[in-house]
Amino acid sequence: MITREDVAKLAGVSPATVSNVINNSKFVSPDLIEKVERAIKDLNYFPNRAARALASHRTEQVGILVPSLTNPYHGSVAEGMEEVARKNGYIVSLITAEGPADRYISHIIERQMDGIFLTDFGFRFTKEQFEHMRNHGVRFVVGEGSSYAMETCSTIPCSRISVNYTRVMTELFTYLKKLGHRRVAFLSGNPTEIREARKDEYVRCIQELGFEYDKSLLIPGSSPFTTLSEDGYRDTKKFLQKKHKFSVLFALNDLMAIGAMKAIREEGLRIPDDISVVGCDNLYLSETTCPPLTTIHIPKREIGRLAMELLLEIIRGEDYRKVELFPSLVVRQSVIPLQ
Amino acid sequence: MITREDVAKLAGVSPATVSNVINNSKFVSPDLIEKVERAIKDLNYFPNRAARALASHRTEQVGILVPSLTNPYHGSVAEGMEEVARKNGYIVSLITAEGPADRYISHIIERQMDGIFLTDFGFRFTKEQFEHMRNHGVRFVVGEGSSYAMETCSTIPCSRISVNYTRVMTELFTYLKKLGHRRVAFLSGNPTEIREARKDEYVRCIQELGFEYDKSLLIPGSSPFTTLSEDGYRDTKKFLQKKHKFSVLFALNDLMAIGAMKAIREEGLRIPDDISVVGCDNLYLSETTCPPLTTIHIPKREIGRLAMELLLEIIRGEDYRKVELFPSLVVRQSVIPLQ
DNA sequence: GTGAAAGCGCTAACAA
DNA sequence: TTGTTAGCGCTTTCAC
Repeated sequence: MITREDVAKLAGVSPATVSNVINNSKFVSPDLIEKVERAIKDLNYFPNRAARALASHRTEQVGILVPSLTNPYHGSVAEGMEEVARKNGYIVSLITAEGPADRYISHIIERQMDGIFLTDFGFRFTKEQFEHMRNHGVRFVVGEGSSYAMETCSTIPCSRISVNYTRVMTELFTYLKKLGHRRVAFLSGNPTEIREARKDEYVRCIQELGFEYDKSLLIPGSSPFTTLSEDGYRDTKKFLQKKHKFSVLFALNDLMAIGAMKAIREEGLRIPDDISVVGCDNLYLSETTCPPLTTIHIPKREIGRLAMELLLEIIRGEDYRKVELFPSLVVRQSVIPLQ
Repeated sequence: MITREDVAKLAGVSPATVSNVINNSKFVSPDLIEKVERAIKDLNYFPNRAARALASHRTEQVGILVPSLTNPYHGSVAEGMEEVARKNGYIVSLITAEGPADRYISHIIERQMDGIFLTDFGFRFTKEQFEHMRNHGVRFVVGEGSSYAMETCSTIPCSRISVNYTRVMTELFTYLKKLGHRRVAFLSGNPTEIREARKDEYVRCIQELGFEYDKSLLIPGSSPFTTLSEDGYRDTKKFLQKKHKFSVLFALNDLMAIGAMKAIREEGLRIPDDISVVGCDNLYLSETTCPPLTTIHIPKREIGRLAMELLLEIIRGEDYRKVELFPSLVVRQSVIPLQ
């Protein structure tokens, strides 16, 4: 293994100078820089991150905590994060939320991660667990649904990316109302933060904009609690058998909407003639459903990029801050006027 | 920060004994073990991985190299890997293949990753790049399409997970033939290994099983080269305008099949009445398309798990080996007899 | 069985 | 501006 020492020897300088060149942490004269860089290239030298981490207490490694990568939503977020991380010499490690939280918390602490991005996750940690990680130097950025996430632990500093649904949901429901719809069912999936944020807005719109408020139209999730197309299918199937009256199905996300569409068709109903369907996320897949899905666009990759940028900021010691995003409505063909 | 020293002091033993207990690398008397474990708990001690990595030259960190996480195929693979990694104290870091290969190679080397899993990736590295990583202690497991991947660098030791399509493709084409089909188009996507493996089998089946061999039915990919639903849509759209005669469209993967279905419908053709469609991967989404997609099942999560297990084996110094998987045909409703 | 001590390759404070 | 040096927290060899 080639070390800094080897480089120093070849360049005829001290190891410290090599460090200074690599990190440009101090002024080094141009010709020494040149010599050192020459030597680095000639020897094909790569600094050892473990050693650097040990000495500096920064690992330049962050984590992304996701419920599942099977949903392309999180895949896009992860990609965005990785893009910015890579450009800044950071690496992002994957932590999926299976099993008890303490398991991955110890992972995060042992690896001395500089920070983590929690997407749709806050509920799962207690205040003590947050404090624990924080005491070990872990910084937090909390994603969509964060307003709920940190409620119980508002003393934990974190940067937040929140998605404000108020505007877009008002737009959606105004649109539905204009088309004559009054009874909108909500396919709610599992109890996570994102669900809560979207559900609250659904309830608000129903009540404020003159829809019929009927609790039986709020379709609960069922175990195992995930939010994939199979869940949308299963929950909708069960719901349809109860013969509730409704003309629009608003799904927690596109994946569930896709599953719901299958269930609706299987019951002999037509989309959108009998039931209009609306999703949320705007996965590229939602363009290709049949009919193409009317949905709410969430800038997924941007959320990932932004998360990493916020992480870099707070790691550098800058202030925590909150960024609010406003999604937009994407009108396709899965909604038509009430027949 | 709590260190091994603190634990040693509290337990009344030497730091070395603490190490021996943690790694059970040597025999330690039961009562000392007990004392040490007590102290670890009381102090809430977490061993520092960076220090351990520096001293032991093992980071217990592996990478997964993926073209994109937007395809749930790779998401599932990554999840499977992470599952096994977590259980073994390993962590998996994300490396997406954007930009020049040297960029992420230096990442891999600096981080001293113990190994990496390459999915659909071999083409992108030169023999020199492989050697380079190998010299730095990086081990390789190569995924689907590997038979092509390592062709140019057969001297690089690696474990392989290969998917043998011969049996299932014969089954598929026999099925298609029985239904009266003779002209099958192949939506091939971008030139990666997986594409080559699947394409070769397509060509073999066409020629051996009595289909009409017409090169114009081999639909090439177009730039930018990805294999998502939008690519399937775009390439199929273009293809349909040429008015070639065919009755079945076989897509490189389910995502492209979904995009193709949209293009087909937009041209006023019905699925499966006018055109039958077959996918590959068996994403959960393929159940919910309209009509449900006939496809080839690839055990994605298992591939991820297996990859991590192979990685652990070779990191432990065990022999490299090759595992072959045999996918199965999933018959749904997107294929019907030739009308 | 247990412990002492010499690194692992780097950062960062301080000297020169 | 450059170099010296003392750790960072652990593994591992070798005495005891």
